[in-house]
Amino acid sequence: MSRKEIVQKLKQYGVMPTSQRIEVALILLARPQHLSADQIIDKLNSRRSCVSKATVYNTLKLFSQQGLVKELNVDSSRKFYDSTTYAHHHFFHVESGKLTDIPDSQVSIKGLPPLPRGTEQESVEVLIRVRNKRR
Amino acid sequence: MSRKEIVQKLKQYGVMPTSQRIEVALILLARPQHLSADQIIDKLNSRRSCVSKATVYNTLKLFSQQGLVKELNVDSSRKFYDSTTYAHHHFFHVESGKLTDIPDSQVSIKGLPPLPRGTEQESVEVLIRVRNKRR
DNA sequence: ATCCGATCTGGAATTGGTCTATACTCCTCA
DNA sequence: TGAGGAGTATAGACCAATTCCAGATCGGAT
Repeated sequence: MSRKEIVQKLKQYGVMPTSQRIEVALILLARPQHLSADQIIDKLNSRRSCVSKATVYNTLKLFSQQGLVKELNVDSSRKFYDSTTYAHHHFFHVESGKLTDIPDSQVSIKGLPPLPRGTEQESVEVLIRVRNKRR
Repeated sequence: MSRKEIVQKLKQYGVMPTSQRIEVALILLARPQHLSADQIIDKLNSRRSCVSKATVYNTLKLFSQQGLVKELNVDSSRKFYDSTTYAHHHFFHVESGKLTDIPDSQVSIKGLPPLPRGTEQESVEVLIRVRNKRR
């Protein structure tokens, strides 16, 4: 995704495209992936574009509030940010901590009870924990 | 659940029933519920049975490794321990942080792709985030 | 009683994330 | 051209949940 497209996309989601935000977006939106704040900071450093830790956290929070990325709470030790925002599900490899997407398209969930009174649904996520087959 | 039944259950799951572990189990296994380590520590203190923080954490880790309780990673700021261990799902109220069980019995999930090569399934969880209806 | 491995403990350390106060940027208007 | 201001960025202090550590304790076997 080119710098120009990134700027376009930020604006489209109501995010003012500052140079730091563009740097973060260039990394996270490069392709469908799941990154933690920490991994993003590492990648920023390794390409010598220095953005402070606080700004990275602020930016990721802003992006997910604006719906530009999706925040995942899979492993309670840290958050992951998913560049794929349309509904989908995940495999979570518990040993490696790796996430894999499951497209929502064919998945159907039946027999769910009604939502608790007075609430509305925000999201439905299916998480399948997997581990290496042992023999 | 009586002290005797608790001791029985700990043994059954391969956990040596020490007095601290019994204290923790008495609280968590009292009924179907979701408690954080912190909430358990509070309850221990309020009944004047003092168990050190480190022991509570160790005990909860041991219990979930042994399958006596289920660890939930819903809110990435802390873990919850679920006294209900058979397969089931959850509503998570994002504003209050409250969890509600959804029995697995009528829920069916169709159209999931095969597991990643060389892995076996550990669990399938459906998490439905809800918020107060706004008007 | 004595020993030994398992367990417990308080406190220090670690970690992911947030807060705060200051500084910078860039736009606007005179 | 430059003063004012809103919105951002930054370093570093701070915080809460959890883990680590090294010494103290416990409980069963001899």
